[in-house]
Amino acid sequence: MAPQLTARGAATRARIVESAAEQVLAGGVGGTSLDDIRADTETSKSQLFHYFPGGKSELVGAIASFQADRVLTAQEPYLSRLATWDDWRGWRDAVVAHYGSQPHWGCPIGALANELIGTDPERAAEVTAHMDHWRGLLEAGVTRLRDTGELSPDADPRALSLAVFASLQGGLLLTATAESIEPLEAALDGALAMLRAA
Amino acid sequence: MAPQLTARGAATRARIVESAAEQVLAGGVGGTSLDDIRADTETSKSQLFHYFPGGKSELVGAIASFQADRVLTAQEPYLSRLATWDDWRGWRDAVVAHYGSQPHWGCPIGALANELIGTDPERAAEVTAHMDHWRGLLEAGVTRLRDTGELSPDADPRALSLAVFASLQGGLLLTATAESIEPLEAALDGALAMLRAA
DNA sequence: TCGTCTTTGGACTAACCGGTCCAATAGATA
DNA sequence: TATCTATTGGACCGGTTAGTCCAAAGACGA
Repeated sequence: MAPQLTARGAATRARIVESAAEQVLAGGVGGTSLDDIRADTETSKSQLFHYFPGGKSELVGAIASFQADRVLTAQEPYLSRLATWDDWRGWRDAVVAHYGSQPHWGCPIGALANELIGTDPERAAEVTAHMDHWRGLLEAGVTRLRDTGELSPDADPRALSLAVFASLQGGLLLTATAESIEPLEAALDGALAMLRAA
Repeated sequence: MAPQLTARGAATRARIVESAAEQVLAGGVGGTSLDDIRADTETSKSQLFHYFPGGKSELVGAIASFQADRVLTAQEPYLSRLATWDDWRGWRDAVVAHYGSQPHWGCPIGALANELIGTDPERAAEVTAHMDHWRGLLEAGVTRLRDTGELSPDADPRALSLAVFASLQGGLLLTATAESIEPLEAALDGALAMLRAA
């Protein structure tokens, strides 16, 4: 699909994705034009289509992968472990710290998925897959908790992970509307309390 | 701002808002053009600007009010009461029933707020106010629960209402990405479990 | 019936946007 | 050096969009 890249080409491509990711996070897909991206990255129109032959939609897909990677990395090493209550606590703190330090509020993945559903369903499915992968890691953690006896044996890891992930995404949405980290903290504290009660 | 309306005018205006609300829910603000709305309501461009002199942004504001009203109404009589666990259970069921019966997934208010933050901050603040009103009703319910001794005296109604509301909004977001009611049910069950644990 | 205000129709515009295309340049390889 | 490919610049285009404008039609009270 994409042509073979030299080191310079890869750098340009990365520069485009990174800048575009930031702009899209701030203004949404609809609020960010290719010309905005072109201006901010000091590239030309032909470069955009050289590196992303599929146009804006393909670029958005690349942004999603980039952001998914960044967000998941920020939750490590806790996210992959999540075997003890301490791990969960550490995870909560890592999430709060990460999103609190970002230049813009909200979740780069969740907001993207939300917007794309209505305008680019195929790309939305791709973003949704990233979200489901993320939730899957939480489900693995819940399962570990159950298998070590911290949770009732008849706890439902899938349902619980959905609930935790919903709290996270909802907290991030409210974080964006309220321009404050408070809702995310309250949401995650609530999610952990729910887990402990299970 | 808006001219004086006769009965016919009010009916036309309502028709525009209702149809536009549905289209925006399905395709987002960016995915819905004034021409789409004009076509679906069999009106003319001048009518759109006659009833919404502020243009698309003002129409979006009217849509938000319309949807807020519809969504809050669907949660009655539970939402205004929320004094016993039965009320909360009834509320949960009413929410699930309402969103499960809608022609499109997701929350008409949350998704709107999410999109507007990046493109129309002033209008986003208006939508956020609707959300905060909604959350305030939940907070009142939590307070009632605490005052009747169902909750620990040192429970924090604001934090708990934020957590419940985040679960709700996150559940609705996942409902839209997964095209299934399951995440909303899991999220609300989790939120109620969290409340009981408090 | 007359006059006024509301309602409606639809042509028009200016800006924007995603995408195409062609030509020039830089860099790697042989 | 010669050549092939990757990279870059930027003009250009067709379609779409929000918004404007003017005039006609309808409603209703005096």
